Amino acid sequence: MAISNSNNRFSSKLTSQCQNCSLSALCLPIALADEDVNRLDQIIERKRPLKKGELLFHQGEEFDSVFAVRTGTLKTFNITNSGEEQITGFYCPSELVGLSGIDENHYPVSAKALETTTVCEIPFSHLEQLSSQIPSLKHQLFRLMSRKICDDQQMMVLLGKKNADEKVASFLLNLSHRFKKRGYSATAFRLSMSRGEIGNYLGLAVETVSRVMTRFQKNGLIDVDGKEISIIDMAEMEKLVGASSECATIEHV
Amino acid sequence: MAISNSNNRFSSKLTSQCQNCSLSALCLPIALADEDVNRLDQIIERKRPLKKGELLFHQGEEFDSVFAVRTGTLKTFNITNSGEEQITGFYCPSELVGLSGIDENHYPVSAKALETTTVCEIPFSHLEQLSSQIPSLKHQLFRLMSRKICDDQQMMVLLGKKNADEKVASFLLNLSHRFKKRGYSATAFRLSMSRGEIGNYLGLAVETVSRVMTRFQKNGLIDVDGKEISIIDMAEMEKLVGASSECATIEHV
DNA sequence: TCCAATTCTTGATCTATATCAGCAAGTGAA
DNA sequence: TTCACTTGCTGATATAGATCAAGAATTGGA
Repeated sequence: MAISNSNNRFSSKLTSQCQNCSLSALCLPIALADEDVNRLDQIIERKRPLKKGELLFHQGEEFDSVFAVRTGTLKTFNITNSGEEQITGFYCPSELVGLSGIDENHYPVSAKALETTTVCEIPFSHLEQLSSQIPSLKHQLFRLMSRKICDDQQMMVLLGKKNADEKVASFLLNLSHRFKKRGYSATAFRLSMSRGEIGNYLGLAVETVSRVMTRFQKNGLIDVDGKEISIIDMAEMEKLVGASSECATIEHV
Repeated sequence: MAISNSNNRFSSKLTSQCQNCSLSALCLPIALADEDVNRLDQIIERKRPLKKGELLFHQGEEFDSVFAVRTGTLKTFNITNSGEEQITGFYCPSELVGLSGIDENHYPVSAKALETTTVCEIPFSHLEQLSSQIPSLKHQLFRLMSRKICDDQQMMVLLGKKNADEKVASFLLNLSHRFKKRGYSATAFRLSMSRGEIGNYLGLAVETVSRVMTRFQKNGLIDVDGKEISIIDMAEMEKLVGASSECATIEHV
């Protein structure tokens, strides 16, 4: 509900932007009463688009909002003590960034646009207040945070137990699920992140990502054309990942 | 506030158990009004102790409560498709288990006692209701979940980027911080988990854990006597971990 | 449209850690 | 106390994936 496709927030005082937004069912997946949607809509700020490479917020900065991605993609990352970047997540439209900042009142990661990206800014203090008045909104917030915990733990399993093939297959299928959920093709999509960023995220060297993808292509599992990916043999890919148990098959959001 | 050291929940109608609990400041680290503590206290059920190896809940089971560890230790784990166990966390007294179940209304992991363990059961629906009436309680819940997200992401960094030495050092210092927080020694403590469980959690083979610890001992970093660990050279250990940036130095809870 | 800078791919080599194996030390049941 | 079983330690070897290197393909700015 925190997302709108229309750019002019003053286009109408009567119908909220959230209400018209094609992503609303995913963003905060709630059945809110119309009146409640409007109340939510009113606390949301639409920001100017971020250009590729721009930061939405940076590690250490004071926390005050969570953000729903409207279009484009973001990555979140830490700078480790040794100065390397460690990517902790990618965020597609309808997904919520910034929840990890609530605890310490500072963002523990930076968020950077991988391409031109628009977001809805949701000031957290307002959201929290509103959630007191709208129990179903509060419940959805708990659910979203719980899902994030669940997803991150799946990621821990991936990093701790899977080999390179399984990691790359999991990554591609995870993206596939997320695209499908938003009504896009589950079998053909464009990667907005570089091989290097994929490797960084999965705990692999760039070269390994490249080799695995090439091999997947040779074996007829996928088709790769630069950043364009087609999944050819979904069944085999799923077998590779292992029809994993928990957290509803690793679907983020 | 969800924890009490006293065993008899009917010892007094006037003073809540939570109020007398030495862990209360950590469990749900809140400054609740006395009256509110009592309201919270009333929804909490003290369960009979779990024996070593007993499950608190199991993967797939319907979610209805979160649990605060009062004494002892728990581990949470997935069974992966290939039948292996993947440990996703260890829980010490004052820490909250089960938050990942909120989203799907089923626990995505199992929780097992590593030793005799007592917990306070907090029915989530009650907690959620109560949180509507006590804003600071709601805020603390958001904070706790946010911290969990933060901690898990630190764990992702550990699994993705660190070598065996750094993993083991991080693990030991993390435990050290958690013991310290509860008023125990930060430099001498007992591991309640086996080497195998440590390795599983850190994405290492048992043998590697064993070898790293032996080497740490040889180099005068720690002293190991079975499950008893003393940290001798805290500075050097911290250097190994890298005075890591984010999430307030990886302290869980 | 061209050039410089990235990003990607592929091959050759190296290495950290897994795996295998055998023994020692605990632990618990009878 | 003994026996069976688990847990921990250490050495030898194997290997997945990292690292190094170099060329090809993209990308983006002027």
